Amino acid sequence: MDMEYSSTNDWDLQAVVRSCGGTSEEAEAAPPLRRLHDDDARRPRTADTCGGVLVGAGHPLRPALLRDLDYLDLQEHGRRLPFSITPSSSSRREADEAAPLDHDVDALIMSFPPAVVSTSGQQPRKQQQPGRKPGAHRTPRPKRSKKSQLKKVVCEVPVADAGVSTDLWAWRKYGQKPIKGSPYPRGYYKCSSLKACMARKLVERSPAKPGVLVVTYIADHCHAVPTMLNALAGTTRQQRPAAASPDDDDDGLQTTTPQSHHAGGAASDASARRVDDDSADASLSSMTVDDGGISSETTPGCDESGDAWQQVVDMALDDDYHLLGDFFRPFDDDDDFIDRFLFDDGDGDGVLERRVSL
DNA sequence: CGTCTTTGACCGGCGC
DNA sequence: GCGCCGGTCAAAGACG
Repeated sequence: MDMEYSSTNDWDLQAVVRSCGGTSEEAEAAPPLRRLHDDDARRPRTADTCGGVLVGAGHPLRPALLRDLDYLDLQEHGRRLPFSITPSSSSRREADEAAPLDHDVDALIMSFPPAVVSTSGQQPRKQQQPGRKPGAHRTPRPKRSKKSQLKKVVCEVPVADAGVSTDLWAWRKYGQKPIKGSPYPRGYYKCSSLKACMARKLVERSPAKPGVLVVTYIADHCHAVPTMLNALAGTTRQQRPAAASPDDDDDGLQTTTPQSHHAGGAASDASARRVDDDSADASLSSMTVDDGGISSETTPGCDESGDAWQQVVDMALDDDYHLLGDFFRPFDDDDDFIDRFLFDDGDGDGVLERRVSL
């Protein structure tokens, strides 16, 4: 086996895939909120955060809460948003090089504080002979042309956070490829909660920033955040560690396991624990939203649901997470703005009921 | 038993 | 048209 590839395989993508928030199709499910000033989106943005690092935040801003950013008038309130914003880019690599300029707005970079590193043990990888047999039948795939039009969200995650940073979604790795020009392979993940869900996740190390992982979300989830047992069955097992290698630890990536996680909640079953782990931390260093000016798609066959948001909100309101509180804190003096975050489904109890629309 | 990761093969887009 | 490359498939085996 190729030595370079072998060594790069050692870094734990599994630990990474739970580190960033995904995008959501629920934007279409909920009533869109009005944009305050359409022309505001054209204003130059100010980078009043500290060089891409979240200012004064004790808790991460869960990416899931940042869905539907299209609805948020970022320019109007940009000075108060707890994340920095960078110009749009059509690709991840461009995003890496992007600088805060007065470009049109279709990309966001949000920053979060670092997280605790998981320190689970690793086992020697067993020998195996995977791979498809020669001549195996392949079912025709849909044309790829559509994929270039899917919404992309690019996140930059500190490597050290990869072990515990999580999002609400369950991901399954379906491939890994060495990328030309990069010493690190790219891992390919798809949403494992629902087969019809087209959400994808690409995870790779940034060649320019060795300490940063680049997580690219493609397409949106078309279902609720998985919380039921079936949806997460088998997802809590420890990833099979790579063969012993000196590189195992140099990037800080660790296998994420229920046992190795910090206390994430009172859930007793493995699946619930997984969700709690996912919700316990989110430590993106940055996130870039790039839909290329094309609105996100709704995956056929997927039902829409607000339950995901309910769960997000429930967790956010939980004292263990304080996510929503921190998320809203910068806007406390702006009741009108807060109103735009609160969605009333008709109960009139004044509580954020289904989702947060930005 | 269901779902996971691993990883070589296969496929299609794109540049030349 | 050809080759490169990225993205996906799917078999095999591991895990809980």
